[in-house]
Amino acid sequence: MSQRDFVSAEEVAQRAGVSRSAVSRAFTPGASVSEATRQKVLQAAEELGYQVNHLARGLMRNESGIVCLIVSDVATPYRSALLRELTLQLQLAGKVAMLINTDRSDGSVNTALQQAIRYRADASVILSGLPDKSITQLCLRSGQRLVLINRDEDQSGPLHINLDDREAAARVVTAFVRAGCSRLAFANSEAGTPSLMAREEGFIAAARDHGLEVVVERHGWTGYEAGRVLAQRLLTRKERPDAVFCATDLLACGFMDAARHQFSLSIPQQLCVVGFDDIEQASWSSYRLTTFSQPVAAIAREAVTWLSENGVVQGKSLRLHSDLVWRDSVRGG
Amino acid sequence: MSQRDFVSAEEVAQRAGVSRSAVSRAFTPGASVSEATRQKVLQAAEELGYQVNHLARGLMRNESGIVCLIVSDVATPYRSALLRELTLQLQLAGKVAMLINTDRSDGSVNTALQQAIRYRADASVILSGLPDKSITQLCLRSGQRLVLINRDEDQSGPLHINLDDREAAARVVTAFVRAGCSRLAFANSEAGTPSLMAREEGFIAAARDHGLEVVVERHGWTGYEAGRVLAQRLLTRKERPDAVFCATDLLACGFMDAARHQFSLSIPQQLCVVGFDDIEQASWSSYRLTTFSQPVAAIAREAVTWLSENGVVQGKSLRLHSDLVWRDSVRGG
DNA sequence: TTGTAAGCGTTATCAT
DNA sequence: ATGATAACGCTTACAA
Repeated sequence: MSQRDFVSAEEVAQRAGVSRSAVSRAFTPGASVSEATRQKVLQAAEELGYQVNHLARGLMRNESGIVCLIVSDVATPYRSALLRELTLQLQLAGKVAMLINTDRSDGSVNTALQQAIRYRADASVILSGLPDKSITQLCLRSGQRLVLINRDEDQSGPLHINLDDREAAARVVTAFVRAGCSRLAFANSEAGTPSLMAREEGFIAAARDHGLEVVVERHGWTGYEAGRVLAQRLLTRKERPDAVFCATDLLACGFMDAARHQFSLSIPQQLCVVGFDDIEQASWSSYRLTTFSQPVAAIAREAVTWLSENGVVQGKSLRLHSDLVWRDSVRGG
Repeated sequence: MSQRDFVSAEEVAQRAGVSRSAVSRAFTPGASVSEATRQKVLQAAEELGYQVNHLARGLMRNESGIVCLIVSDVATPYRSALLRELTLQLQLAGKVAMLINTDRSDGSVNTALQQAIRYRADASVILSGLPDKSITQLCLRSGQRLVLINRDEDQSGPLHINLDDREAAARVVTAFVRAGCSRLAFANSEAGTPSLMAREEGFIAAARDHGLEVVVERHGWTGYEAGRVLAQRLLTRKERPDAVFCATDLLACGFMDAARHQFSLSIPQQLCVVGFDDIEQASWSSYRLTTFSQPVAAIAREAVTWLSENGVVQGKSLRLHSDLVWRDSVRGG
């Protein structure tokens, strides 16, 4: 190992001419130190470049200040946007984010959670995948808090944050009907996550209420390429859909591009499209996609305030509202 | 604080009927334990859900296993892609990433670095901004390794990873000339980071070698919107450019959208465009942008292998090659 | 191979 | 308000 030699409270104490406990107190808000010693300590610390060792502090306080963010596909627009908000809010709350990248398997979520335990993270936030109940129980039992975002599962203990996917889907049907569409389609991936499936089911149910059938197609992972493939499948049917709800914006972008450049369809004249997430690209003038906003800031805020609460905390379930942001991919906004 | 009670090595030792050091050894690769006790310990640990406390281990070993990733604008395509590779490679190397989100100020980089010191991170990787030399010196002096990506500054000690921005820019000039373009423009942001400026200067210099002048315009932050504004400025000149090199793909996307939808220019017939980064969107069929690939995987690999090296390590400077990936935004690929 | 004991850098308790 | 002293959960000599 390389030569590691961080400056310790001991050294600061010597330089300041006080005891090491004085140093500790100087860095503990609300501790009883006279302003005089406090200043001496702070100055000595400044000169030496001292920073409190949070590993040791965490050991003592039984609180590491670490919050573990468990997520797959970090490079995806929606995920990275959520990540930004989360890290931002965490920092504001005086916590620090530990980022663990999982693949799409649940097994990798389990090992991620174990890593969180090893570093004695105060909490873990799970953005993708679903861990085994045995592991989540272990976390909870150990006093680690858990936040599950958009993964529905009804365990008690964690904080669950979800959107009103079903209701949102119903609003899409209304919009399509109002635009005069009648051949509805739903473009989904094969990921099968709770929120994705909720959108699908909600869409089908609401369509049925209007006496409409919907053609469902699923393919691959929830990305741009899958959107293109889905367009291929749906737009070559003899009864070509005139309105498609894509489970995410990324799918919608791929779908729109294929529809326009391969099938020479004009949107929204010949085809209405709605997405979900309101990623940045949805607002780009090549897309101008009508879509649902993910309230990422609100999600992050709820998560961080919950896991910053003192004392023993109750698990609860939050359902946040997603706004339909109207742009130009549906007729008659 | 909530009730935190993680299971400790002590408890495992009792259940397995061995000493606590035996437990420690069972979890230390290469330690001298008999297979028999090892199994006893492992089983007891399994049953109790024991995980080694890395806070305490880090304290003893003087090595936390934490690597701090310091970055602004995480939600940006290029940044998040680099982040993905970095976290991936780090995990493969048995390290864990701590993510600190900075704003664009150098001050926030400084505080981020202090946070890295507090958690006794083995290393820090800086993707954005530039810390004060006093802080980097403190890190180095403390034995914390530093990796600076695309921020050039010639300090000795850290690992510097840069691209061949200048040479890349020269290749763009060649491509433009070959396409029969003569009114060259460079679209940049006002961020003024070393790599951005290197592209600008390299482009101007290479153009001059061909006896060509280039119009330079700079605006705002390096994003889509800035690209639109830059298009506004450059495409309304009486001598309208017929080729523009955008400092990043995000700028290029905005530029292309404005060029096509506002100025009704067709690309590449009336206007050639080249970007930089090869973000995912560059390959989308609405753009098909000719651009330079950021070798994110290679960058991450170099960074991680360097900071995983044992012993005292030398700072060094790496210059990686960026390939020109030809798509359809320049005539005659 | 195994157990005992010392030490890592903190904070918290307890006198003073 | 301040300084000694005992934890915290681990690793690692040092003995056995």
